[in-house]
Amino acid sequence: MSRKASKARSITSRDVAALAGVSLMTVSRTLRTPDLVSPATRQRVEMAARELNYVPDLAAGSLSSQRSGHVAVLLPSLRHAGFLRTVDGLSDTLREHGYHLLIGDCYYSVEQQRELLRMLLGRRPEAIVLISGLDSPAAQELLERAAIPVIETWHWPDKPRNRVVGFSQVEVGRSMSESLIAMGHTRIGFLGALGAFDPNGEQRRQGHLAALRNAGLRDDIQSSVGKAPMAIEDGVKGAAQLLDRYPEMQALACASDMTALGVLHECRRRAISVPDQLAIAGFGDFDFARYLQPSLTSVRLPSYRIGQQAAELIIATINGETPPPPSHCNLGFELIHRQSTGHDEQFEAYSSNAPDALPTRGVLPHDE
Amino acid sequence: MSRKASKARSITSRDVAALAGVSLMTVSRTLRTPDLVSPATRQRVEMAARELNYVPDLAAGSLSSQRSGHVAVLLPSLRHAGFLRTVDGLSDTLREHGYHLLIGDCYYSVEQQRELLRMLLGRRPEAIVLISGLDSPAAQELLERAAIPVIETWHWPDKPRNRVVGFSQVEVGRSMSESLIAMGHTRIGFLGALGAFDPNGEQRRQGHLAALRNAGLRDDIQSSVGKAPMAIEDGVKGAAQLLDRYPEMQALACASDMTALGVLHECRRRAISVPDQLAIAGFGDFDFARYLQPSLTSVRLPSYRIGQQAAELIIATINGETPPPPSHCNLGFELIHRQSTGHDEQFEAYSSNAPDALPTRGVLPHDE
DNA sequence: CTGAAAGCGCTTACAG
DNA sequence: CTGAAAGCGCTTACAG
Repeated sequence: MSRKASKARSITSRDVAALAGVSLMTVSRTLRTPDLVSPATRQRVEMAARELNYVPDLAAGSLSSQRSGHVAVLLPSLRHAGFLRTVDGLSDTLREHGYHLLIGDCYYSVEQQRELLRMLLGRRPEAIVLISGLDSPAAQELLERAAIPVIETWHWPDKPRNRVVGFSQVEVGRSMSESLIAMGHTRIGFLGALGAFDPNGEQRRQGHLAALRNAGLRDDIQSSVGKAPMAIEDGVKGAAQLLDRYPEMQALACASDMTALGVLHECRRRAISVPDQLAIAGFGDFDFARYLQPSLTSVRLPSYRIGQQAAELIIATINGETPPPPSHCNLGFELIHRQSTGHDEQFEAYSSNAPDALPTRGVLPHDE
Repeated sequence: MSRKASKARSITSRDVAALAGVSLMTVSRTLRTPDLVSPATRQRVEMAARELNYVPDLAAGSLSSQRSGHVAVLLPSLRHAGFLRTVDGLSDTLREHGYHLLIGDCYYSVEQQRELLRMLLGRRPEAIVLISGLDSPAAQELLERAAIPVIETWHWPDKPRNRVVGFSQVEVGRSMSESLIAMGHTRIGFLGALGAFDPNGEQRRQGHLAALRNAGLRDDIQSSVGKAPMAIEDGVKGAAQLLDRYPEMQALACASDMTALGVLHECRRRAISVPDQLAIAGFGDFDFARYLQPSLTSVRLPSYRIGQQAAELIIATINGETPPPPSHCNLGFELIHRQSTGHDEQFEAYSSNAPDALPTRGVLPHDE
């Protein structure tokens, strides 16, 4: 039974077949496996397709072949330079292999995450990448039923349920604070959102606290402001609170470069000299970090590499390659010391150990 | 003929129907138009669906209904805070109406744009949003054949071929430079990438030149560096060139806040005082602009609103609403004067006229 | 090297 | 309120 053509019907393979004077499946074959078609036929089909500006319906193709040709990524926020770089890495690498990336931005919301996951699963992705893990059991269950490869990134779980390509947020927090301790600071604060307001930041805070306790230092200098993604204004507010309450504070580890910028601003307003009176460290090594005054000490992350490597792992898994690459890959991170912690112009880099980093790429190359 | 089940087959509506003891289309009906199903049946189907964690195959649904349920956006780069906000606006608004957004990141490449467009068209979007227009005739032709609504954004073409929701880049350039002229500057430069290296920036440069010529001022102080998206380092390099070559320069309009930050950095390095020796203006009003030292004069754009309004226009068009909302909508922009042009702490806002802005939302609200 | 048939998982009229 | 049939635009074996 024929449907009402509600609008200009698009060109189908049938139209191309008619124009080229061949059957429907010869068109399909020409487009997918041109080598199995005689040169003459191929040329006629290709001309017809070009003539009609034929664009195959990918949904129909997926349905028929039972291969959607795409991979989904679920992330807390697109407004986060680091996550965006991971998306770039994924997208670039997947494209090389003929896959497309579906992007699901959860806006840091657990409900959004579950709903988005359902939606993405409705498109039958062949694999899914999680930036920072899954927060709800319902989402976890959905994923298990989907029975597709899952790659977790941007963290380093103790007991991973899926493949992981990431780094340890706890280690980042610990390393940075250990390094502040090594500079001789004893009264070190942390500024960030607590717990569920910034799950990754919370882990860094735990690492920070561990470092302090390990060194026998006080660990009460904390301010909880805002929620991820952290804004500059959160840094301004948090700094005001901390400076009022703990005037003895010597150094401050911030949950992100954004908050750190807010802290710098508040220090300037109060005429507190950085780093002399207060040393400041951020996280993420944003573009602007080294151009601030003073330039900002931060943590550089393998954001692009994470995406790239996750994509490679996916491709290898889909292709059933044996032996598959290691399923758990710790790419590490780098501490970049700059003026805000007293390292004038001279960059001192400290790298965490990244045992699984692919040797061919060298250890912790700059992520650009 | 049955296919080999290559992997764990996913749950289909047939499985749900079997479990609920109803026919296939009753499942479909329950999910789509629950009101047309008896409460008892509905409940059984819903339970069965939940029990099996049924996630409908959206590709199959689209194919069958001939409505993909998504809208595509083609943009020059996701690494651009403003474009990202437009994506947010689109995504939020479309989601409210049950549509999903397909994101196509062209990486500022014409070839990528054409290829991406083909790919996106293969998913049969019901409308397409262009951030900054289409660069190749081939792409334009593809789009015309697709016969779907097209909305152009982030610019203001003289002779629009499609609907437009945007603002005039030329006017931005003109306004900023007119405002620098009004401050008494006579030797004003422009720093940005030329021509195709940054099509939008090029338009602002044209506006800048028009303002200078209009005032009878010299227009030779220019530096062409980098390509979009502009990096801080481009600003550093461009500033070095300009300062060497035109030591008499009094003010500099930059293609973006990123370049402006680079210029600030170079000025600091050379001990050139801003704004006393050189006034600096950026573009985009990035988060960090007001927190720099000196705070940066910039141009605030209705980025989120553009996305929101484009989405509303799309929904109205798809629903065939009459009268449709105006198809050409100029949302204007705001100049934000800060310390880098000598407006200490006091914000002076100059708005372009935005005749088509929806009155209900007030004129040029802050884009947050 | 090419084509007729069956099918992917849904939805849309149309009957009942 | 519910179901049998046809079809969306492709691809996949299988014949020839």
